[in-house]
Amino acid sequence: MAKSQEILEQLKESGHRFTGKRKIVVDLFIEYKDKYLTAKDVYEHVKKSYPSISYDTIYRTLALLKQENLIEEMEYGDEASRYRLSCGQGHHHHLVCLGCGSIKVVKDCPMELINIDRDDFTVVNHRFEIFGYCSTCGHSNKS
Amino acid sequence: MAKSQEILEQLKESGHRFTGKRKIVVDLFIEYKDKYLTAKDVYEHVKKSYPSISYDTIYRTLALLKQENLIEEMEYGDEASRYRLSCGQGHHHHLVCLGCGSIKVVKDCPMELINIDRDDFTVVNHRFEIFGYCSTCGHSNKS
DNA sequence: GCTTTAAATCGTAATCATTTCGATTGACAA
DNA sequence: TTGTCAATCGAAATGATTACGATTTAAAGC
Repeated sequence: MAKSQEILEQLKESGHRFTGKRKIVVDLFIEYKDKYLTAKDVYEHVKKSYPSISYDTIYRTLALLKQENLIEEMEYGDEASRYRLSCGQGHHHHLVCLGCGSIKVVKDCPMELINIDRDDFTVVNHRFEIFGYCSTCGHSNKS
Repeated sequence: MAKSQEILEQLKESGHRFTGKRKIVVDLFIEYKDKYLTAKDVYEHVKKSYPSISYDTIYRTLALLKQENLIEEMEYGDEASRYRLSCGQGHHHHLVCLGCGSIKVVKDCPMELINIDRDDFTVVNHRFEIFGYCSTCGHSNKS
């Protein structure tokens, strides 16, 4: 609650408005702070309080929160994008549970460990994610 | 041509048919063996020879070739999936040029360099790709 | 070569996530 | 309290991909 207030203040400072819908979205991410949620998850949740909520609002809110570095986006295969509360400013990677969507942070970055010829290639971005099952979800459903 | 023949023979051995459309698709991947192509690229190309080609055929052909490990699929952001000729049996990663779609192979795998607690997490998969611009495309269009 | 038949293909519609848009509402600065 | 523009709504559009009933065709067997 204090936390969501803080986040919404931050939005306000960067020239955006404080709305009830945004508060609900932020609260949801805080509640599930160690999980990835889909746009649909968020939509269904907000719908409980605002039955007339539109996907337009959901996607713009997600884009805004992402742009403000308050949430992170992740894609896996051709499934819908998933979002979670930003876990901090430092660069990091994730262990993503395919069962429950929970994540663990990996601090090591392969870009610092790997050797590539940067004269031959200008790196602008990289992607590194590890998928599997957390201890709760066990060893099931191997793919 | 010898190569495409070889690939189509391999398909045949696993119980699939040799069709003119499949040959054209395979030839295309051989011609652009160092680039990623979208389903649409493939569709447009086949359309030249078979104007009535359907996307159904393109996607099933891509799925078949992928299933037979003849091509590899890659996704970047919310753009369309891209495909390229399989570069071999060994595990590897890619430098992907955001300009022209060409790729370079990286033999090092971060999973061998990084330290994670495998008692706490059962790894089933990982993803590691480096995006940027090749020497031909230069340093432009940073994102 | 001719028949057979299941795989492959066609044409088109459906699906699903996401985006767009004109009209309306509402937050908040003055 | 009011004016303005961001935010939202409702609904349709988009773009990639998939699905499906009808038709065609590769290739195995005669």
